[in-house]
Amino acid sequence: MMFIFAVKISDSIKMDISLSLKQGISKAFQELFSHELAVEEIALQPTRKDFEGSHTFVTFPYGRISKKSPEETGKSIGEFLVANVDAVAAYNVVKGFLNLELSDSLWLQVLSAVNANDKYGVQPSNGEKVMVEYSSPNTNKPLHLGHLRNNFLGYSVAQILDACGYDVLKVNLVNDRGIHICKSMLAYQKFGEGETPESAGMKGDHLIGKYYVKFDQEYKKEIEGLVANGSSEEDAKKQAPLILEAQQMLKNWETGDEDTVALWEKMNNWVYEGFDQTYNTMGVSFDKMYKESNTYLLGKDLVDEGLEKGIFFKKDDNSVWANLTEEGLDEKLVLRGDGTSVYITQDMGTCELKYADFPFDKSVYVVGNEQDYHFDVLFKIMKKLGRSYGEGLYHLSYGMVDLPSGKMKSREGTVVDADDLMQDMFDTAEKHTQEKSENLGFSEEEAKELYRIIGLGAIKYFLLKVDPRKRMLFDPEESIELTGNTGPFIQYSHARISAISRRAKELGVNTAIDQNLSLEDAEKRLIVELSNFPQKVLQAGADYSPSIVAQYVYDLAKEYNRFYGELKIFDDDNKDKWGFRVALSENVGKVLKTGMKLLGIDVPERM
RNA sequence: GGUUCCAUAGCUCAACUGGAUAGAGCAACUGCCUUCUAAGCAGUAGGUUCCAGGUUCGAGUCCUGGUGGAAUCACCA
Repeated sequence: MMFIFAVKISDSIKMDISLSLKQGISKAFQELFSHELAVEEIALQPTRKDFEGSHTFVTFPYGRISKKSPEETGKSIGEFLVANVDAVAAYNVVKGFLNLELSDSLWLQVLSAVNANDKYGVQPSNGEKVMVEYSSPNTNKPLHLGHLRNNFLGYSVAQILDACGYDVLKVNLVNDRGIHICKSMLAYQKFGEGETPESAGMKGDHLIGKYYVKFDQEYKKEIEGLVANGSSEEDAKKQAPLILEAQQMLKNWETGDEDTVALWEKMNNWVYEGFDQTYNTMGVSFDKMYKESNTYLLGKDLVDEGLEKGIFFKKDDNSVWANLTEEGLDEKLVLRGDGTSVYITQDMGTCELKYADFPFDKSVYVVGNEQDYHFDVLFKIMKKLGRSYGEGLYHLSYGMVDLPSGKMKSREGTVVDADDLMQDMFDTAEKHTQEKSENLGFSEEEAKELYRIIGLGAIKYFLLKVDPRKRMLFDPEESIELTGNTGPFIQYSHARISAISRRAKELGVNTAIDQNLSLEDAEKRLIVELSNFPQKVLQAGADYSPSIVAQYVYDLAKEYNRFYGELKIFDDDNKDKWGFRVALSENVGKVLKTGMKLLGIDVPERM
């Protein structure tokens, strides 16, 4: 009795193949061992590179069922699959590992399927909405290295979720009010002498940052003075005239004092102009902006609702608290005794506002891990309030970026400024490109654009290749590298493929994929790698982790370069393979381009 | 002190969620440009996966206890 399983190749190639194999294995258990093993229970893993094959089935756990050693179990299943599944060409067994080698014609079908799909790796709409909040800067200082990680992550996650089939809305919640803004405003008022970004020749955000620093310096002087006159340090911090003035300014702002609001608007607009420029350079964008000056009063109705529902309780001083002891947390203040809101009050309100604006299935907050506790509390409260969307709230908590010298401290001037850093990367890319590729025949403008693409690719890839959850080290020397596991390496691979494409056109190569070829190892491995792409994207989406895409794209580029070095594409002794190899190259190029786009990185046609 | 997270080659990071001999890059060393872009390729060397137990066919991965580091525990945001 024979069971022939034909593998049907659709867009989710990898799934199709492994499903067929699993069905075959299930059948094998039935026929050989009279045992029902459900397809869902069967796990396949990729074969390690040092062994023959592409799919591996581990037989250790099944000795009891087969009544045979792991090796014997593997052999009999392998035998069965070769006989009954047409895609399985051969097998080998090493200890308890059954490695399956699929036929060349199957891999050629796979390549054809990839080739036929312009949007390979991109899923059709799944009908779900997801909001991604990222960036969320304060308007009192320019963006720095930490913001770069945040922005690149947020943007990339949004791209990845979009490719996973979600309807994505990117939002930025700007912290444009509060005591820190007043500090910059006050210092400007006192020491600014009417300076403007134009007169100072500075970007607006940098100018405001200058006054934020100025405030801190003057404030420190006052504290020292007070301490010298006998105050305790603690008292001095509270009583220094500057801080009192800043606090008064905040009150004036809240009561809508005209002059204060006018100054606030003027300075914030300078900052926004500066930010726009930086975002533009970074290549990130938003679909919607929220400003805390509009949302900071929200959330009080939710406090009332919580009181009614008995989720919150009042203390003697009239302050309102959430009791989260049942959830393993503490009590948390949600409204001050004087009725004013705290951070979490407005976040509750903003959460509700976001849902009203865009009824999401998921809402992602890209915020550093120093706020883990805050979001834990926020999400638990929203769930307690019975919000249907509560389960979809997710804090993408990323680790801090350290410098070799340690932690970045804005007050100690050890921050790496975002604008400066990106400019450095462009300069390095320029220098390096001029040394490397003499004559690409670029106009000055094109050359500049190339430096931008390469420099930005380097810094983005550097920050995205690491698992977002992990704290990472930013070594300026290393980040500026353009060889090895870097963005430019992948961009270079793409440019190489473009060169192949151009050459193929010159030669008039027919790129139809001949289904009867026999494949070299390097060719097969490349196709196997290509077949993994859609699943990697889905996994990156499920884990909110661009690093999975970064790692994949690097592996693919590396595999391609091995192929490129090992085999000649326009090989005169092998003319029947020209079309296939060009098609293979172009599909690798296509996937590299798509993958890099998911990271927010462009790829050049030449470099 | 409580809670949470982290510890893998000299350095920076992986390891498909419990599978084979733990992999890449950088740094070091050896080869490869008259051949499709050498920002590349091939190779050498580098490991007690922080320590001690446990769970099982099998542990870098899971559980317990240590050690070291980070974050947080505000009527700041």
